[in-house]
Amino acid sequence: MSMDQTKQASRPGRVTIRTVAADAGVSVAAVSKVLRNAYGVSDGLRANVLTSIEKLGYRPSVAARGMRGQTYTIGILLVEIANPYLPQVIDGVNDILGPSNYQAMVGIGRSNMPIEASLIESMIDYHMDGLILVAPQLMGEALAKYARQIPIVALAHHEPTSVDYDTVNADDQAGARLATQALLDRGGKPPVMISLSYTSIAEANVVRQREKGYLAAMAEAGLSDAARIVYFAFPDVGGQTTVQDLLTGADRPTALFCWSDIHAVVVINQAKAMGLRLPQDLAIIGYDNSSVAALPLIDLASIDQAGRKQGALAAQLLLSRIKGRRVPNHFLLEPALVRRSSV
Amino acid sequence: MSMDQTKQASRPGRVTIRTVAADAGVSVAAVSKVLRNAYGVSDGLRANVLTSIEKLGYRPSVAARGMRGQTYTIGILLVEIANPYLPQVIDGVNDILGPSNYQAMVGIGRSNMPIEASLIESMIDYHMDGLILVAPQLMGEALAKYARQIPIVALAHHEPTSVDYDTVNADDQAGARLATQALLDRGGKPPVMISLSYTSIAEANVVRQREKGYLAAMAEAGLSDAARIVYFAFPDVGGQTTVQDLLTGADRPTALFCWSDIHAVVVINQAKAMGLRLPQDLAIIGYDNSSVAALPLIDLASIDQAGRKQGALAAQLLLSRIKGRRVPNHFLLEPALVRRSSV
DNA sequence: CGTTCTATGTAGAACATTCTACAAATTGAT
DNA sequence: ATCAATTTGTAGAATGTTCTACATAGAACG
Repeated sequence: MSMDQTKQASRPGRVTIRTVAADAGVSVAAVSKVLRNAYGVSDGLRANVLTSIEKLGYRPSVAARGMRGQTYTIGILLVEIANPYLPQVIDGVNDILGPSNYQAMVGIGRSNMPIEASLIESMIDYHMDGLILVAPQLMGEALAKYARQIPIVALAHHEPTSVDYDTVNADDQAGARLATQALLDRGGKPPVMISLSYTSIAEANVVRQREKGYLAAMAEAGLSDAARIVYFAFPDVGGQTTVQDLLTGADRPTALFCWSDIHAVVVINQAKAMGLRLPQDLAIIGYDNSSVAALPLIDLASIDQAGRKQGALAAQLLLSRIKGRRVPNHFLLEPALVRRSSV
Repeated sequence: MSMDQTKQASRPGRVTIRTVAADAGVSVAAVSKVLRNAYGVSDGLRANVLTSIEKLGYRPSVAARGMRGQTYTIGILLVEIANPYLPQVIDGVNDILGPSNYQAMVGIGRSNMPIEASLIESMIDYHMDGLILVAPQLMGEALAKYARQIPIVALAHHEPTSVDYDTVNADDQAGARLATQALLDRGGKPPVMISLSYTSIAEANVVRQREKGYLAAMAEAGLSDAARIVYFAFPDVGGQTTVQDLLTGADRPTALFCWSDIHAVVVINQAKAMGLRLPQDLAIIGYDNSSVAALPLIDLASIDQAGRKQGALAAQLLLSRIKGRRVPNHFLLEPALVRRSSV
């Protein structure tokens, strides 16, 4: 048992794997094995090393780990941060990561493709073990290129044929259909959809999928010609004007399907401010079943897409991919309509 | 110019600083100098190296960088993710970080002190260059201990006497005073405060500071005995019951000051559902001046605390601390009351 | 022309881990 | 006992940067 490796850590403050090895009277390699739960460690040695680690308050350097092995960190990329659906997803991911020895770091894309790409590259440069991308704007080959460098699971992103990364989604077309049909069943004028104005027209986008679902439901009802989609951005005060115009027109609709609860709340406000009664004068269904929808005065019917479950599923898929799985997995969960007084 | 250093990167895929050096026909050290804008590089060499970097699509490994020098990454720790005030702060931070060559990574504390501590430790293990902690639960010596290992700026955290880290705050006591006085000026029964139920009773906590401001304003008006604070959690459906009880009681208040707009929205909903008119029957002032407050039907008066400005300021302070500043800096911004129809 | 400066570039140690290859010790089988 | 197999531990290369110390070549100066 030669101890010559003990060449005193340079900065007196920092406790490294060397300090631990010296303290425990074993080799650096032995400590590393204990840390990684690797094969070939006796119970005595393990206990020994763990005692020293505890005593010295040693914490392995993620940076150094990243250079050779794993970092035990996964990156979560969010399109933006304001949507109330996202906390649910994060909670789901943490449900799975908590018991594991993995940590999550979050990057915020700010709905901007270059920023998004740069964040993904940063996460790769960090040697993170894998990424969960939530509603990314990147897609197709651009995404596949990254996925060949690092395990990726895309959430709220419809590309069920991708071979290099997994996807987890609620069936947004089905959700939109559900909402549209519920509105059609009430009778009255044909429902109008309120959607998000966006730059990308990608099929993979959840908003686009919801529009498809709406159009499909309208077509099935023989109302293709009456289908109408109105767009505005979020957050955007101008949106209120758009809504006002829509509700003041002669052909004022009696039913609205909103791509998201956040838009629906704006609409409800505008409608009530104009003295319209819900649901008699105007029926509304939102999307995400977020906490605002449940508020008594809002009491907004909404499509529940189990964000937390999606997050958990994505985390599980990512971990299995990190463990070596190569075959792609694509999940499509069934959304459900939560009925409330707005419909 | 010996080229013996060119020992072919092991994995054919990865482009390292070696690959670049070989391609440009210079030493590894030279490339490193160019990357860091270090002294002693001719224009010719710089151009040469930059061309190769561009051509090969080289990106430095943050992990490797972290082992010796800087990572050019700062960590942002958020208490939780649901509060609409947080996106503002993030935007502010990014306003400053964008033009610099720094990246931000976010950790989400989930209002849980052990998770928070573990995230901070992770960020240190990552060799991040500095941290911005938003409304952390940790404080005092526990925080100072970390601050001696890594530059820290605490935001929405009142410890103006700390010497190891900077703080940036809006003056929450002043904000609460402003709100309380505005409610007192209206006459009617003495205003009640709606606050957040929390585990920590720390003075540093912004909510606690707002309570202090409320109590101070009441005392100044000679109404100390009438001061009353009602608590509920977020997100919490039970909160609605609490509010209902408050508004049904015989001593139903006519004015409410809410620690946050998110609580205020719950209260407004309950009040309107009960048929109360705002502001005739009940005046309400919230906090944060978030986007919901501006919605026509809500139209909630609120205390604006310039979250974006706070974020930007915190980022500037952190960068200067990273550059070597040691003397602590403590900023206290003035909040302002935004009047709307709810008051 | 020598000498000193300055500008430019290079070699190679250092950083804190992982992990392969191997040595030593122990166990098991005959 | 002897040999093979297994278990336990170690040495040291490898990872991709930064950065100190140094080498070299001109320029400036007397």
